Parts: sequence; C-alpha cells; structure tokens
Amino acid sequence: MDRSSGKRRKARKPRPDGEESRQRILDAAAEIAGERGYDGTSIAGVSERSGLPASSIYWHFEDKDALIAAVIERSFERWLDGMRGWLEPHTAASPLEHLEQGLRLTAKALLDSPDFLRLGLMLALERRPEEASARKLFLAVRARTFERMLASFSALFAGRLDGRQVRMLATLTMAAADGLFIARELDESLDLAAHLESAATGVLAVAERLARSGPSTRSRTGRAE
Amino acid sequence: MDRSSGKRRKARKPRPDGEESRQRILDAAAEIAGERGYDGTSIAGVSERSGLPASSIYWHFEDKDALIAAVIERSFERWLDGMRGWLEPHTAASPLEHLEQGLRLTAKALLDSPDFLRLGLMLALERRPEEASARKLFLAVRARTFERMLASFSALFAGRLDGRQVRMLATLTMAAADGLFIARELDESLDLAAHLESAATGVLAVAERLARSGPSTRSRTGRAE
DNA sequence: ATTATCTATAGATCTATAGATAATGC
DNA sequence: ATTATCTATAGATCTATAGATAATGC
Repeated sequence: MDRSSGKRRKARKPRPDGEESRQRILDAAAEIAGERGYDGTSIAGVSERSGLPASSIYWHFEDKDALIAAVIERSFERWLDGMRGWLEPHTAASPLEHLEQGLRLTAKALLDSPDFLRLGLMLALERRPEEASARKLFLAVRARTFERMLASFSALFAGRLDGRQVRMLATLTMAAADGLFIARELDESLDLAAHLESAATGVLAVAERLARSGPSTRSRTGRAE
Repeated sequence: MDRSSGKRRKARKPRPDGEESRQRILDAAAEIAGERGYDGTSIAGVSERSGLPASSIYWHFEDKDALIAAVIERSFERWLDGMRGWLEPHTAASPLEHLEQGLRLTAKALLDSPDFLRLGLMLALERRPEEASARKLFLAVRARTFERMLASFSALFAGRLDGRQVRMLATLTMAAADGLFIARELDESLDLAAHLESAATGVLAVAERLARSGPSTRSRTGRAE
C-alpha cells in the first residue's frame, strides 16, 4: 500500500493533489497527536479533521505508526529549518557568540514549531514495548542535537574542561531547554527567550566553576561513549 | 458505584480484601499509565495485570478518569512522604541549607517514585479537552510545590530580589528538575543528584547576578499573580 | 496504466454495566 | 445486610482492508 517510502518509485509524475492530501493528513495528525499523544490519535479522528477517508490515510501511510513517525519527521525538518545557520559550520565569530546564537534560534524554533518537542517529549516519556519507530526517530534526532551541543561546548572550553564535564554542561543545557519548554506550555505568558538566556548564564557559571576546580572532580556522572 | 470518594461511608467496617484489591488495581494502573499514558491505559490491561475483572475496577472507581486521577493522587502522597521534612516549616538552620536539603530530597524522591512525575508530565503535555481531572490534580499539586519554592527563595534573597526575579529563579529550578528527570528517564546511568546539584549552583549564580543588577532589569517575564 | 479517493465493512478492542454469586460484618 | 467478585455482554470505537470508481499521465 504505502508508496511514501519511495522504494520503487515509478518514473511517472504523481498527481498534484496527492502530495497536498498527504500534507493535510499530516497537518491533522500533528494537531491531534500534539493534543492527545500516540494512543489518543485515532485514524477516525485524523480522517475527520483532514476531510479524507481512512482508506486514503492508509494509501499514503503504511500504518498508524508510520503516520506518527512521518509527523515527527516533518516537524523535525521544519525545526531544522529554524535552526539552520546555527548548525552550518562557523557562521559566528567566536564560540561564545555561536552558543548565544544557538540559544536565540532555539527559543524561536520552540515558539514557531512546538509540535516537534511536545510530541517528541510525550513519546520519550512513554515506554511502550512495540510501535517504537516514531519514538526512535525522535531520540535519534535528539542525540544528534546533543552531539552538536557537545562540539560547541568543547570548542568554547577547549583545554579547560574534560569530556565528562563538557557532557554535563550539554546535559544541563538540554535539560533547561526541555524544562523551560514545558513551563511555557503550561503558562503561555512565560517569556521563553528571557528564561533561556538566564539559564545560559547559569550554565556558563557552572562551567567556570568546573574549570576552576580542575578535571574529574567527582564520581562519574554519565556513561562513557 | 464508586464508594471511594467516601461520601456517605457506612459505619460498618469494610472487608479487608477490598482495600488490598484497590491497591493492586492502582499498582497495575500506575505501571501501565507510566508506560503508555492516559489513552494507552485500558481497563482490560489493568484487569489483566491486576488479576481482577473489569467489573471490580468499576466497583472501586467511578470510571477510567477517576482511576487515573487516583493513581496520580496516590503517587503524589508517596512523593510527599519523600519530601516530608522539607515541607515542614523550619527544620533546617539557614535558608541556604533549607534549599540544599530540598534538592537532596527531590533527587531521592524522583528516583524512588518516578511514576508521579513521569505520568504527570505526560498528562501535562497533553491538552485533551475532556477528561482532565487527573491532569488538573497534577497541575494543582505542581503549583503548590512551586509556591513552596517561591517562599524558600524569597527567604533566601529577602530584600535583594523582587518578586518577579524570585519567580524566575523558581521557574528555572523547576525547569531544571523536570528537564533532568527526563534526561535520566532516557539514560538511567545519569547521576541525577550530581546534575541537580550543578543546576542549583547555576541557579544561585543567576540569583547573584540578578541581585547585583538591581530590581526590574528587563521586560516582564511572567504573569502577575 | 497509474494515482488517488470513495463506500462499506470485517474483526479486534475498549468502556461500562447487568445480574448472579460469594464472603464478611453485625 | 453490606461488601466485593464473578461471568457475560451491550454498544461504541478503532485499525485496517476490499473493491469500486474517479482523475490524471503518457
């Protein structure tokens, strides 16, 4: 059924309304999944909100799991668009400016396309045995982002902090972003950019303190890679 | 059906196995809800895992919503047990020690009974229109904890920070706790206590910076109460 | 000929209840 | 008499598919 994976795509051009319908289905699924999570997203609901029958959904997507994974994938691409400029190598003058720029872009991306992180965190907190492809996709994407942050902190504190300490800084930064995102979801009047900026101040203060106290201050805090 | 709300409880003593069954149902529901969220928790699943028929579940709880709310309520009580000592007024010598003690207890409580925050965050991220009683309960409990933190920070920085600044500190602290909890859920080798302690260092650094720069430094960051 | 949508429905699962039966309290 | 469990099932909803039909590409 599913021809979205592009395996043996025919040379022939598809009908123009097909892609539009696919997007309408993804829009509806993203809305509902963002409201109600994985199990709360029913095919009937997506069908109703998109205006297309259930069988059309199954024509475009293999099954419900693939549909949710596609929602994550698309929202991640939009998210990446928002973060472009930071991820491209060396558009900022100094490592510190690079981090600050990353922060501003993160705040903007979180506000522009919150579906990605909201649904992603919901999937991450769930630990269902089967049907994990959407969750796996989110975790892979998240790991990649973490590696970027690691590289950024490494450049900023080269020679002053060891790998374990840099990893802790990146963990704290990502935790602050996740936590502040949740706070803002629960209170939309919260100024996300200002809070992220304060959090960055705190992370840098932790970094200075770690740098002064030398490498390997306490028992291991994370698994070696 | 539901006699759990204790409205017109008869003078007569209930059978001893009743309460035990109720707890087994709650155990099973907590496990499944922690794995799969609200919609993923089916009565059939709870019935199978608890060993009691569905009708027994409905004898003990009004409906599924009440069951999930009871799960939240019980895990919150256990959580509170872990936090007792911090919440009771003035067991610590200084405000700073009070905060540090709260931090240690938070780490311990998060590790001992993670169900409360895991399920709570899942519910918080969802925004379903109906069936909100479990979610409301979690948010109320969360708000109370936030107020305690606010009082604690107020005492610690009395006269040096205004209400808005104290609120930002509490928001950052709670965000760090939420975010680090998620990080630890995704990587159970993560040393939660050490990371929380580092986060606290960062929050205090932010506080010092705010105190030095005087009150009302930038545009409002939160809604007035 | 291929792409996409439509109607209709099979079969599984889910929430909730009816009504009989067992166990305990007074 | 009340508390609690048991069997059985109604009725709704959910995932997924079958098969007819429409629209477009070549």
